[in-house]
Amino acid sequence: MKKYIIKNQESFKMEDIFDCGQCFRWNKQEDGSYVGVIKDAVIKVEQHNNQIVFSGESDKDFESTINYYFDLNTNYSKYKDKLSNIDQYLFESIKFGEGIRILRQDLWECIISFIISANNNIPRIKKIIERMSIAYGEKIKFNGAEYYKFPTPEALSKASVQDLRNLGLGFRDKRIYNTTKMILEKEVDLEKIEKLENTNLMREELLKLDGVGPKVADCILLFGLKRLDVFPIDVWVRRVMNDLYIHNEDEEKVNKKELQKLAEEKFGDLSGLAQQYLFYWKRETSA
DNA sequence: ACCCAGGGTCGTC
DNA sequence: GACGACCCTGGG
Repeated sequence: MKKYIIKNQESFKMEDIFDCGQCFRWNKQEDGSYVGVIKDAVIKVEQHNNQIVFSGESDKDFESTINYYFDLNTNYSKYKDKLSNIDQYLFESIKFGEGIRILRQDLWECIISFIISANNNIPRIKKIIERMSIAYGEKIKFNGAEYYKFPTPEALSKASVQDLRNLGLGFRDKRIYNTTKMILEKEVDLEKIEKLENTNLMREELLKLDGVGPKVADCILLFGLKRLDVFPIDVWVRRVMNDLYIHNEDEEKVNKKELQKLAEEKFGDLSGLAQQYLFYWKRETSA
């Protein structure tokens, strides 16, 4: 078992990071810790006082895997100061989710996960991804229990449309099937996308994939490619933006372009981060 | 029991 | 550009 301990890490609260809706493979344990599978590693996170304890198993270097995934070299205090000064809502939402960090998730996993997220709810999305990993992912043991890595494109391409349907994917089965093939055959080349500088060029490539529309593409850009300036608009964001800034009686009539423009004006190059604070705040406090 | 919404996208008009 | 259809599941 590998272990990595850090102290006095700024902007890091397990609940905020794992429950703010950016990731689907972390599960809270009865003792309050979180266990998740990322890339080639299974990791348990515990946090008390000023200390964070990571333990687990990994094929590659444990510390660098964690440093990269949790983006520990990025200082969020600066971001939060900037956003908090915009208005009272941002101030409030950041106070609520002060421990949020945007994770650096694997691009391929992110693509599949957010295709599954279409017209779906988070508990079901998590279950589907778990079943998919058990069926097609590699086993990794930790603490006497068995975990499963997210399947590679090669492994997932072995699944037929019907196999995917049986995992509970519903109408998303064909989308996953087609997208997996497109990525495997490099019709859309993920390595090339990661090297692109221009966000719009990245988005253009992602939109070629079956099941990837504007919202899913923006989530992939934000969570899989760390483009903090993109602003994914879903029902919750539409809701919170309308409640706070637009006050349209019919929330569904709120124009998407109008929202994009508003976000750009207000939040600028930190739109994606602002979205995450607002989304988390709204979702957790309106239930 | 029934209805509805859930981090939308796709095909069709 | 609008509009409905779409698998499935949990909660009212």
